[in-house]
Amino acid sequence: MVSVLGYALLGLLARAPSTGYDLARVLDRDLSYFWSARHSQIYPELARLERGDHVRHTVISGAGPRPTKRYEITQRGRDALTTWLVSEPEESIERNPTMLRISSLWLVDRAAARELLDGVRRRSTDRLALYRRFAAEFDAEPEASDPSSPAFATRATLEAGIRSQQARLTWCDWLQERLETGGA
Amino acid sequence: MVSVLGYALLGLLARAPSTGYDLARVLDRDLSYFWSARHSQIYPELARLERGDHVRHTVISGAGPRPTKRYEITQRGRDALTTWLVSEPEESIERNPTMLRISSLWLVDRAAARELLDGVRRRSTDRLALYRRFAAEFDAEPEASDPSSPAFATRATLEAGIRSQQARLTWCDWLQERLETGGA
DNA sequence: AATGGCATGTAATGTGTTACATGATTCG
DNA sequence: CGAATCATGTAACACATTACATGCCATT
Repeated sequence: MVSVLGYALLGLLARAPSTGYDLARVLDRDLSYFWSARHSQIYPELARLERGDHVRHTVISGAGPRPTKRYEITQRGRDALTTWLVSEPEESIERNPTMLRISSLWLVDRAAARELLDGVRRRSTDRLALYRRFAAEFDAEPEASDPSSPAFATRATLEAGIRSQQARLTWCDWLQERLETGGA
Repeated sequence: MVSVLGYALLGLLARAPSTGYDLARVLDRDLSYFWSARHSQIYPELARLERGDHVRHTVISGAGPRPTKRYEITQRGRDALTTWLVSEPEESIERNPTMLRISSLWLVDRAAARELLDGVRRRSTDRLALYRRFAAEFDAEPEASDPSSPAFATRATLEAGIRSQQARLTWCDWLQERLETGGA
């Protein structure tokens, strides 16, 4: 049995063999927009995956007091990953602290509500700009339009991020309008 | 120190006094679209909130082997909640298994990709319909347009859900198009 | 009288974060 | 030679889910 984190690691290893350190870097930077993990979680998970014959490692030369391990995905790992891709989705447990705040918006006065909303808008604007910069980089490269290229998949997740932030921004406008004109 | 779950409970108790059982029901049904918790997490959290003087309980008559407790928010709890509302947001750790799958979409053939995408679209469509039904109910009631009413805040979170699902659906179309016309 | 919902709690386990620990290599 | 980065691991703690445990009350 492979955990969701396990599939995240397999997905990255399907793109390129990596050290645990590499994976931690990617999961804490690039991929962090829809999944994240610290190295303290990654190293044990790699060991588990190796016990299940989903990955294997070879020791390479490198820094550090311990041997540096280069992990690669096995055929069994690749099979497990592609099976999972089209399997029934785990019901995603949404945990959205922003919406949790909004659900108590009725408690505060108009000024505080506007302040909260401005914060949401600001962060959404920044995030959107970031995604757009990334997307522009991908669009400059031809692989991004080849469905069998990793760049294609990354570009697709970026597009989802862009559209999601755009939707949130128009929602901010909608709510602002309703706050200003609202009764009482 | 109050946890995010603590604020979720305070937010519900600010709307109406409830038993832990009530809160569990709401958190597992209505509120589950942006937060969730089981009763095994809620009962200890209520005890913690009571130790911090954020809620208090009175024993009421009811079913069960143990005394039934009706919790209500205290002034201190209300203050903590409204302070949190406009405080710096915790950087939300996104965990989106769907996008994680999409990021490995390049591994599978066009048929499997289409299948995955159809699943995403189907679930999004269902969710959108559900949100719209809820929203229509709120729109029939006048309190939903009063910013100081709980219904206003709930209606706002519903709108965010609606727009987010709409954005995901147009993203599905975008990706489908790209998959069909894509190179290689 | 049986079933289902109300109602509260604990235990065990799984998942994720923070902190502790170590030291080699590379670049300035 | 000093600082930053590479690199791997464990320990302690926090947060969350599943399973265990109990038994009253209302409806059929």
